[in-house]
Amino acid sequence: MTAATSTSCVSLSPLSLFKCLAEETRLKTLLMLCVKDELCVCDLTDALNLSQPKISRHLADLRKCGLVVDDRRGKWVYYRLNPALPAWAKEVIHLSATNNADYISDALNNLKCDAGC
Amino acid sequence: MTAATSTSCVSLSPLSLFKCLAEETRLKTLLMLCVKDELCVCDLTDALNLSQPKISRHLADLRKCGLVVDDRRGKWVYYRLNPALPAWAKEVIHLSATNNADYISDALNNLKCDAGC
DNA sequence: TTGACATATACGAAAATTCATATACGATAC
DNA sequence: GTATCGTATATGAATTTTCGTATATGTCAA
Repeated sequence: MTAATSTSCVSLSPLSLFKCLAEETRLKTLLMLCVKDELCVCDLTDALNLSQPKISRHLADLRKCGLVVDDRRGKWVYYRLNPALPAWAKEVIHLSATNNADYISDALNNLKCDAGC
Repeated sequence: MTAATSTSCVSLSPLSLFKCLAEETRLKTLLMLCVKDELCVCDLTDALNLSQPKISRHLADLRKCGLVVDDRRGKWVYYRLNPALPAWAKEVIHLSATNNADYISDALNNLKCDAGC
């Protein structure tokens, strides 16, 4: 068991997971976090070219379901996939990201390079 | 490459897949088909205790997205997972079924035993 | 052909989701 | 303190999804 998968303790119904994944902004956000590890709100507004309240609202949805965790550092709030997700949920997200690289490639290209490129 | 995974030729966006999985009736139907291989409409109305038009409407959605295929035999129409689904999509469905057995256990128990129990 | 049965679709109403806009909150700089 | 910047939330409107009901289609048996 690796450190990255050691703390799976969030309860998550399959229906909740898939409802979160069933909207373009949330899906792209999750797939990007799967690739980029950590992104702040302004990274996402740039990458997806969407309004700040729209991004924020969807991030709140993801937070409420336990899919992501936030970390405020100064004025910025950074988001990442919740490491405590059940393994099967992580696998679902990872499979989707790996096998649909073109679905998020434009967004990834729009990231400013200080976002960990 | 096994026979079961040999013909992956359906195009399926991750968003379409997750929209299909984001509703209870469709999700349970897909997870049951992952376990049971083949079920007819009346099996599903019994198992999920839902009206026939409701089941039929959701099956039509799944058909339109290419997630399931139908096979009429006499008066009955049998549904199964589309064997031509991309491998990653099959894995997503399979992972979800395997790791959430309790989510469909009641429905499976409601199946009449001539449905392949 | 008629009737019975299994399944599919049409239609409008109800419910849920999403959105733009305005505004509130939290942190830093001055 | 005040101003500014990054982020969060509230509100009501617009859109999308879901549903119950009625009805249509397809198959078989008599």
